Formats: sequence, C-alpha cells, structure tokens
Amino acid sequence: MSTYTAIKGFKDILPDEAPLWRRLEEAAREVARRYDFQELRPPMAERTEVFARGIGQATDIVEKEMYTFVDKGEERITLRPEATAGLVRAVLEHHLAAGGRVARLFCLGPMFRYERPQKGRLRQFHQLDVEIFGDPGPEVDAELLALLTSFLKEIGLGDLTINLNSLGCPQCRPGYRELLVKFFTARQEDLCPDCRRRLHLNPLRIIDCKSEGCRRAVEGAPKILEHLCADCAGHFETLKGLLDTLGLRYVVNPNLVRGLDYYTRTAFEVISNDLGAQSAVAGGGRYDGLCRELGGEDIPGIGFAAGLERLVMLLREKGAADPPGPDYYLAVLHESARLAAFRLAENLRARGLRVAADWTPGSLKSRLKRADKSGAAKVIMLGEDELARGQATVRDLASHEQSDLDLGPFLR
RNA sequence: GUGGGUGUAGCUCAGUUGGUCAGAGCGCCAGGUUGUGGCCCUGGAGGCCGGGGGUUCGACCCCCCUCACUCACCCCA
Repeated sequence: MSTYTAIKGFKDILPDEAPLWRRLEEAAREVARRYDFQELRPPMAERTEVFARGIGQATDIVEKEMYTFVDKGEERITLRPEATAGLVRAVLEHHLAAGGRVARLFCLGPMFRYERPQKGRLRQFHQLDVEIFGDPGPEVDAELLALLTSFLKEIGLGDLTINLNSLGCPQCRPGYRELLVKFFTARQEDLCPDCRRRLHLNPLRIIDCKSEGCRRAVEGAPKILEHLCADCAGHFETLKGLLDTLGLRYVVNPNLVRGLDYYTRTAFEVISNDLGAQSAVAGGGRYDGLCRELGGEDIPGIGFAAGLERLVMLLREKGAADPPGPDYYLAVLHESARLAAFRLAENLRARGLRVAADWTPGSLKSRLKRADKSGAAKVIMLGEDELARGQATVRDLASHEQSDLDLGPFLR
C-alpha cells in the first residue's frame, strides 16, 4: 500500500479502461452530431444559487450532497452536481434560446456529489447530458428519446428499454397531488417512516418507494396518467404515437417519478438489472418551468443525463475487446546497438508507426516474451551482429516469419 | 448520515484453540528445454500480515481505537 491514495469516491480511469471510455465519448459525439446537437461546455462550478434554485432546495442533492465552498472573494461556489442547471444558466446568459430560437445542446464531463460511494456511485462521476431548449412540442421529446436509443444501440446496449411516464404540469399536478395525499393518509400505517414524512412534503415520491408496505399501498393508488389535464394528456398521446411511428421500444410506467423538482410532463428512465442497487443508467424529462425559476424567460426544455461509469460497467460485463498493440516492438540486444535503435525508433515514429521501445537490459528470450505480451505485430531485433551487417532482424510475431530491415536509410 | 463485509507479495487469495504460519497460484527476473517468444522444468527477488495501543512468555490470529476499501439503506446517472 502506497502512502497516498486517491480521495474517497474519486477514481483513476486506468489505461486498460480508457479506450472503452473513449469509445463511449466518441459514440456520444457522433450521435449528437447526427441529431444536430452542439456541444456546450459549461464551467465545472457555478454560484451555489444556480444549483439550489435549479435543482430544488428540498432535494437531497442540494440539502446534503453538494461540494460547496466559499472562495477568496467571499463567493459561495458549488462544484456542479449535474449539468442541467449550468446549461440553463448559460442558455439564458447568452440568449441561446431567445426570441423563439431552439437550442439543442449536449455536454460531456464530470459531476460531483458528496455521497457515500458504492457500486455504480462515485463522488466524481461522469455524465452525458443532452438538452433541447425552446420547443414545447412532443416532437422534440420523441427526438430526444430516439437519440438516447441510438446512443445505447451504438455502444452495444440496444437491449435496454426506456421507461416512460408523464408527470403533469402546474395545471393538473396539484389536483393529483391532493388525491394522493388523501389516498395515502387513509393508509398511513402501511407506509414506511420515510414515506410518512413525504406524505406532505413530496407525496409523489411515495409511488417510487421500494419498501414492501409502500409498494402494496401504491398498487391501489390513483395514477397520474388518469388525472392529466387535456393538454398534458394530448402531449403524452402524441409523443407515444411518434415513438410508435419510429418503432422505438419503450414501456409506459405510471409509477415512474423523478427525483429532481423541476420536471414536468414527459419523464423517462433507462434501468438495468446488471448493475446492483444503482440501476438507473439514464434518466430525464421535460422541465418547462426551470428557466423561469432561474430568473429567465419562460423557455421550455427537455433533457436527459446518462451515467458513463454505469455504461462502462455494463460494457465491461459484456467483455470488451483488447485494444490493438504497437506496430513494432524494438528489442535492443546489445549495448552497442542502443544509439542506432534510438534513432530507428524515432524515425519509424516520424513515419506514423507506433513503436514500443524497450531500453531495459535483458535476454533475447525475455525481450521476445515482452514483445508478445505487448500485443505488438512485429519485433525489431537489434544487436551487435545486426549492427555490423547494417540490417535489423524483423520477426512477425504471428507467423514467425523473419526478414531484414536495412538500417541505412534510418541512420543517415 | 446509518448498517454489514474485507484489509496478508505487483495481482487473486490460503493461513488450524495464540506456539517454524510468513504461504500458494498468477505475474516478474534468471537459467534449462524448444526452431529465438507462447507449453513444460529448475531457481530467485518481492511482505512492519492497513496503522496505533492492549492482553500474553509468545499475536496474522484475541480485545480496544483508528484509517482505507467494499456492499447495502437513503438518493440518484
């Protein structure tokens, strides 16, 4: 055990995993491009206010999970716990969705939440965040879900399904909320202590509770989908129709609730059974009131976030292919050949070839062994004899065929 | 914040009621065999047994305290 370790909940992405991450990021960018989204890279930190108001004072994230500090200018600053609030701030600040314009944006990067780490949950974690600002219609909802589906398919997780629900709007949700409170008040004894507290704070969350008693109680509870106002119901029906037209796979789950306060109407989630307790891979929804909440115009929005470490976990379970090795493994077999080998390596690299050079002392046997493990296609052996002949020996590790490489052009 | 589990070699892990219990496999290094590497054989290097305190003639083992990792609750991606 070395003296220093990475801090709790912060992890090194090691070289053997990095290629997988790169693949995910490349796939995300490519899919975003196809759907005509542009990258916006907001800063890693914002004024605390932005997240507190955007995400909701009463949420766990804001109450106890934010990395907040006071900087030297006495400013209260928070490391972003999610991307949406910062993107909203940027969209408003730079008028990206002003005057009826539509902004289609994505963002890829680390988020920070002070939580107790466990499987699939870190303090620094990474998300792909995709958002559409300025279009209230169900078409963009469908587009966003299509993008998410394409992304999952692109990275090889096409078997995952999207859970879909509508959470209503300020017109219809209060009425439904009252119905729920009435319903659960009559069944308080069945609820877990947490949910008894939620009863008046945030009754929608009870629907999402996993404890036995609550689940049973929820079964007979009124469904939000049956209490949507005409507009919300119409929006949801149109959306489903569009998804059907596209042939997208989804499941309507009337018990789906989202943890953040700002969601309205469309809400969705992708979960996997292969991740342990932290099963949500991606989640999002519409947030038509968020921009106004942050002091801007009344700009509608919809977006989702996907957790990259969870996607990486799923892909690793499927067994990721080993990345290819270098083109050449350069084995220096004698001290006298060191300088020539050095120039040869640099020369090959200048020609665009990937060359692994091994300067450590060792036998031919060990050099070949290492070359084999490196995954290199060929070994270049350079020792006393080769130097005298002016020709290095090149051995193909797969076919065992050997040939000579004239050193002349490389050493001039 | 609340529970449970685990900390022994670079990695994965054994280790009897406390008395050669400092070990194995893999990896690494050297040698042998082989067609100059993959299989096989021989040898070698590597550990304050997470850290601190206590009990004891004696602690990897028992007790206390700490730290780290991990899983779960909670919440979320």
